[in-house]
Formats: sequence, C-alpha cells, structure tokens
Amino acid sequence: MNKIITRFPPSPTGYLHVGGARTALFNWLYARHTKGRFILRIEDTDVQRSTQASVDAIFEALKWLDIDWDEGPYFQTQRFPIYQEYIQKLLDSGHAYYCSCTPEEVDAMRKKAMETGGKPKYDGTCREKKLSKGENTVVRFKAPLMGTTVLEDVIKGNIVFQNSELDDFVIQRSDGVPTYNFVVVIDDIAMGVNTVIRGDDHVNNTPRQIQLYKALGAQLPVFGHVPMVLGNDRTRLSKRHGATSVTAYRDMGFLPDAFINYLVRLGWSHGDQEFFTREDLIEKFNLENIGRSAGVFDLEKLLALNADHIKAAPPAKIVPHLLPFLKEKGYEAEAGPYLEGVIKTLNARSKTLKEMADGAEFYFQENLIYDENAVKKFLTPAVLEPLSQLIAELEAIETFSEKALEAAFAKVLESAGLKFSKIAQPVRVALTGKTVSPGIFEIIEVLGKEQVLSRLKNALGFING
RNA sequence: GGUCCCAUCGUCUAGCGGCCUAGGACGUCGGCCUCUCACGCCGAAAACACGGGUUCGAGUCCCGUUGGGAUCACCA
Repeated sequence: MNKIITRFPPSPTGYLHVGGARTALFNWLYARHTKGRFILRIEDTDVQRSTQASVDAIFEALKWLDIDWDEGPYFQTQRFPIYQEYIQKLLDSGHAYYCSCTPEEVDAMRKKAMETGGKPKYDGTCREKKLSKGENTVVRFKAPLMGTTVLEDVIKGNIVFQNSELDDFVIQRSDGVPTYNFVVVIDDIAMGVNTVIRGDDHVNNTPRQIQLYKALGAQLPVFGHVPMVLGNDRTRLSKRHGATSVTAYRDMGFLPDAFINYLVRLGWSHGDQEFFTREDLIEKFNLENIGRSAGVFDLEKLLALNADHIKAAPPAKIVPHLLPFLKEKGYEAEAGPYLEGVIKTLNARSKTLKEMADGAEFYFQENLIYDENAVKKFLTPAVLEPLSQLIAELEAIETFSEKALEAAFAKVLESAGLKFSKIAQPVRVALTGKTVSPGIFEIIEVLGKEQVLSRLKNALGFING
C-alpha cells in the first residue's frame, strides 16, 4: 500500500475560517492516522487578493490548532516555471490552445447563450484556429465535447458529469499567471498527492480537473468531498452567523483540543462517542464515517465540549492557554503550583478560559475588590463574633489541610451554635469579595494561611467600620 | 434558470432489511445532591419530510414530489 499523501491548500485572501480549518483537520488527521504525509501549500495565484498578512494569519491559526506539516509551505507564485512546462506540454500535445477572445467577448457569448436558453459557456471560437501566443492571448484547455466524466468520490459515491456541460476553461491568463483549476492539478501531481479531501463546493470543479489528469496521463488521486458547515439559518457559514475566524475562537477562550473535537465531530462520527482527545482522533479518524449531509455550526455544543475538555485536562496543560487571559486583565500570574491550584478550583465551573480568568480574579488581587451589596448583606455585626473565633482557630493551625480546616470550622460553629450555611457566605465574601466562588475549603487551601488570615481580618474592619 | 449534492429529535449524530416500543450528545423542562455558583446524578418532552414501489418485512433499497445547499470567472 502506498503512503497516503494529503495536503491543505489555503488561498491567502483572508484569515483561516472554520470551514477551512475543518478540511485542514480532516487532511491532517487522515495523514497522521495512516502514518502518511501532510503538505501545506499556499495558493496565491490570485495576485490581486493575496496578502502576506493573510499568510501570517493562516500560520497563526494552524499553530494554535497544533496542526503541523511534513512538507512546505509551498507558494504557487514561486512555482511558475513548473506550470509553464506543463502548459507547454498540453499545448504540444494538442490538449490546449491559445485564445484571443477578450473577457468582454466571452461575457457576451455567455449572456447570449443564457438568453437563448443555452448553457453559459465559452463557445470555442478559437478552438481550432491554431493561434500562436499573442499580446493578450490566454491558454484554454481543449475539453472533450462528448461523453461523460465520472468522479468516484469516497464520501459521496460516484458522480457522473456530461462533458457537454463543461467548456474550454482558461488555464493561463493573459498576464501569464496560470489559474486555479490548472495549478491545483499540476501541484498535486508534482507533489505526489494521492488523497484530496476538500469542501464539496469543489465538486463541480472536479470533472475539469479529472480531464486535466487524463490529458497529462497522470494517475487520479482519491477524491473525498466533505459537506459544508452551515450557519443556524442553514446557509453557508458567514460573518452574519458570528465569528468565522479560527483565532476568534482562541480569543473567546476555547481550548484547541476542544475546538478540533467539535469540528471533527461535526460531520464525522465514531458510534456514540462525543469526547475525543487529539490522540483519540488520530487513532480513530477515517474517511468511511464522514457524513454526506451539511451540518449546522452550534456554539452551545462547542461550549459544552470545551467545558468537558477543561474539566478533563490536567491543570498544567491548561496553564499556557489561560495565562494570556490573566495577563490581559493585568494580573502577574505565572506558571506554577499556585496557578494549577487555582485552575483545580475553577475547572468544573468554567465553560471557557475567559470565564475561568474572570472567576480567578480574587486569587490575584493585591487589594481585594469587594462587591458592595455582598458586603452589606453578609458582613453584618452578627458574624463578628464567629469570624473572630475562626481567625483565632485558623491561626493555631500549622498546615492548612482540609481535615484541619474542617475541624476548626466545626469548633467555631459548635460554640456559636450556628450552621455552616450561616457562616459560609460571610467567609466567602471575606475571602473573595463576592457571593459566588469555588468551595470555601478549596479556596482556603489555595490562598494559603497568610492570605486567608489577612482577608478575614480585613473583613472584620468592614463590620466595625 | 442549468448542473451537482443532501434529507433521523430544535442542533450534531447512531442506524449499513428483521436486534428500532428508533439509541447517544448539546440544548430545554422537572428532581436529587449542596457552603454560593457550578460539577455530578436521576427523569421527561422531542425525529425517521411526503407519496409511490421492491420485499414475508423498510429509518435502512429504488423512483417521484417537496424542501435545503453548492456551483456556473482571465477567484480559489
């Protein structure tokens, strides 16, 4: 069995969007699963719209997703000599010809065909003229007029196209730059790509490409067209539906592993399994279980999956992803046991890293910020006595183990004749400034004796003052 | 409009002729747990688009209808 070689060929005309990320993922996963090779190729033949900023944005997104490549990145604009060679080959073998029709003329013939109820396509004016290269000539592929072209798609099955539906498409523009349908085939042949997984918006291009392979006498790759990702109104996902940029999801606080889990699961399944680690995906991903119908992007489910990944990941793995959110808030957090302890108290309560950073604020505030209403409601004279006692008890404890803490609380509650629920909120407000937080004992353990005592004493001041 | 694709709960899906009184997940609604908020646990409502065939038997195969999507460039 030959080694599987896949590729991801984004065009740098914008950031990496959700749909693109998914096809990148499918190709990458399939290559990793089969121990094959994954190639990154930048399709920048649209010189007008391609930008370096887009190239950088795509790299950045791929890096966040942790998708790596074995070969490339190749840039098509640096491969013109190769394309030129193949164009000449096609010209020489009679599979291509020069055409001097102007864009305006072609437009006109399309419009005319449309009016008379025909198919809008190039009418072959120059097909047999045997023109030679001229000032404004393009090179067109001489497509078969009759017969059929069959696309054997691994996920959609066989699709038959009538060749009469296709026209002689341009393979080299008048400025000498080759077009997409041509370079994609040449590169895939030259790079040995034998498995092409892409969005099904490319299905209608495929018969032209197949004809090119045939004209060149090259072997066809395995094609697999994956269904589109739709917005909640069932139209192609766009900005209207919310964020479409991959890095926007990073900035919202998603874990890359959760994001890829969601993206892959949207259109692929492995029985009833919903949660997949990256390793799981590599081990189990295949082409057979990719669905045929388009799927709607559902932020709620992504959120739920993100929460699951946050819960399941060891705190140390969360650290590098959380740090930027803490820094953004202005806190001097750093990797280490303290941060990991913080994460442990928050991972069951956070759907995103942003939420986690919000919930972690009190751990990092030099001067705790108190919620006014919380103070008014819970730091009342009634708790002055028990709180003072608690301070005394805690001061006597050497190390803050959960057991010792519980004993200290029990002692205070008993002598004051109070239930834990009576003192929990006051203590919570004293320690965090808020009425919502992780469990009291968890917080105390992480904060440590010094901080806990100082915050408790500070709270006493509120009651007295 | 031409061509092509698709069709199971609101959403993602399992199902590859009998195991389906159609399963799981998210979401929704109840309840339990509980120091707040969560987590967790238990339970409920919720789908085979429609019509014809084929077959002893169809969510599963075929045809049609309807609905949705994609694509028709010297863009990729």
